[in-house]
Amino acid sequence: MSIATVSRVINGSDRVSPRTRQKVLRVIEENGYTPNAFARGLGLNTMHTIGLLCADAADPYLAQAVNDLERRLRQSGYDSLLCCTGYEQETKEKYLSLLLSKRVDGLVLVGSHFVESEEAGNAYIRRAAQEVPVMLLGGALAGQNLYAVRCDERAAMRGAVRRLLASGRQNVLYLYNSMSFSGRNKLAGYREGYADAGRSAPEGLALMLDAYRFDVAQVRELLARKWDAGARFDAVLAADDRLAVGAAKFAKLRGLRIPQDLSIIGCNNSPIARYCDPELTSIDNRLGDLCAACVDGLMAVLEGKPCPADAALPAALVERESTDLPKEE
Amino acid sequence: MSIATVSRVINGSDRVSPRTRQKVLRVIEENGYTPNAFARGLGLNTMHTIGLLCADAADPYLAQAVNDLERRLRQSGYDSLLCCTGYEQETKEKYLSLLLSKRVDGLVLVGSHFVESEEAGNAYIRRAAQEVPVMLLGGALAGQNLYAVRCDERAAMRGAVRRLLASGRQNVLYLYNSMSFSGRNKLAGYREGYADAGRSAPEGLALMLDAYRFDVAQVRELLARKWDAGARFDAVLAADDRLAVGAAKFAKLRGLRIPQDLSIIGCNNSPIARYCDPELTSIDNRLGDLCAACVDGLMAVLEGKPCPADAALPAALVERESTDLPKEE
DNA sequence: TTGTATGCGTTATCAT
DNA sequence: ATGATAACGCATACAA
Repeated sequence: MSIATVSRVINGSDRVSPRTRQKVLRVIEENGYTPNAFARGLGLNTMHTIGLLCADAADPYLAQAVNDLERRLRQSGYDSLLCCTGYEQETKEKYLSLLLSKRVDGLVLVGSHFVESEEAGNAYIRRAAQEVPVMLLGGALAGQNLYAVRCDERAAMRGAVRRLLASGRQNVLYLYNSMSFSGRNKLAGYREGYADAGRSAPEGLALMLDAYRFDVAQVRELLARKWDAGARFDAVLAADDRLAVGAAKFAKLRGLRIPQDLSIIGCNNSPIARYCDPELTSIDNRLGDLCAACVDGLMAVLEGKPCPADAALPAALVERESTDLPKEE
Repeated sequence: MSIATVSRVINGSDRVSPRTRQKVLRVIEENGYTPNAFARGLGLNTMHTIGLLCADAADPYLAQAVNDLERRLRQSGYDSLLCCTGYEQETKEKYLSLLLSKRVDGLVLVGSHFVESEEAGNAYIRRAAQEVPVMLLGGALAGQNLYAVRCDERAAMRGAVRRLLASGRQNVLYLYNSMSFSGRNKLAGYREGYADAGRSAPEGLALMLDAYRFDVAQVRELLARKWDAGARFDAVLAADDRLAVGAAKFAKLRGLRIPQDLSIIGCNNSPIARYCDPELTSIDNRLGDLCAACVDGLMAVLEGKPCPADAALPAALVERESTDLPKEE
């Protein structure tokens, strides 16, 4: 009963007789032996670990993604090394290298906050992709060993605006708080929706809230200020459900009825949409499907199989009480 | 320039001349050398990793804890291996051993769902504590190498009931969905609050929702059924903010005014309390402080310093629009 | 089928 | 201050 035989038993090699296998198994059981993961990692050059980077794991949307990813990865036999980077570029870069130095087998960048609009800001991601496969969940960046899984939020926003306008709404206010990859796309979609109707987006109705972790009260006040300054809008399209909640709070503050006086559409279809009163219509970016595609893709890459470089899934509009849209053809 | 010297430079040993140090540093820089974390782990028998177990990282409360813990641990030089176990005992046990086999330096059990009421169900935690220090965040279990950091929710619930009764409320309905350590304590606190007023908790007004991941609509319907069956209550105390949101939805459904006809108090003081309309009064269990104490305690244990076995912090009641309580002495 | 011996890349111990 | 060398515990190629 040598060390090699034990190793073979543990790794399920078939080059061991049933009798020896039983004997080894028994001894292992009796002594409660557990193989040393570090030694194993050293020899095999992997500990079956994936690095999960996300700006803020307390954000309800990102948290759901992290939860889903972790479960799927574990089912595929991988551990998840979590790293909450925050929104600062420097920190993101630092922590990315840190995870890399821990010899993870792959990286998932959760959320679109990692892809910058200027190419220079993405150099660190490309550098990482030289060492391990990098999956972008919600962002997109073309490059060797870089894979994107995302939702076509641009088309979703475009369609939402189109439907609001078709239902007779005149002025759709757009509310956002981030110019991440996803943020830029959504804003573009908003403008395209207006273009589809032969109009251009109304001046001054695209409002950016300058904070990642904001308070609903902030949003309410922002809209109230705008309203009191004379701006008029009969619909709010928000890049995030929490922003949409703020819009609902604003409506209540100024005595506007939802959806009669003000239609509201949020984005992410998070549980928050149901907590709000009235319940919010929201764009569902099908996070579960995205996570599944992300993990499947990563596993494919790790096994040397092909994986699409940029998978964009269509979104769906989940209609609730904050809109009254006519059926679409 | 031998391998040993390089190691010394990397680990900042002072037994290396400034000249050699510079030379080594330069070569490292030029070749982009990164020490192999596995080999290091094998030699030092640690990779500075803490296992984070939580039932559901998508739960807003747990997500906030995970986010906070990860950041603090990283600041202390530790990586976080996340594991979302779900609520089933068998899975929790399986994943706990899995993390242990990865040779983590310590474990944090996030949330009170890991401590069972029958002692037998906690054997796996004690077993784990024989290998590495185990911190319980939100639960409590006495034992060697076991440390608890939690909030005195029992006293908080008791105080909340007392204040509701003192304000003239007659029948406080208690809404919960878990008999975890925390759940049991909260329920006991509810009963004690009634006892303080010389009454016993009204029959049939402690309602358990039999689901971890529930829908606000479920809560609304549960209360509506109860109400329609003749049950009367003028206050709802909920073990979770989401349950409280359901109570608010119920009030709207049956035309009850908040707080005049129905006072509502939630628990966890999560962002959800602000999303709700009206904004919810909620018990703040000071999660940030708990996480800080948890990480500080764990670091202390790992450094061989003393750490309290059971730290219970007081909660605070954050009053918002869903209650109208008189000032307390 | 089983055992022996080597390598994985560090850190630490001991010489020099 | 620096270099040589032995662990660390596993997997694996090779020998038997």
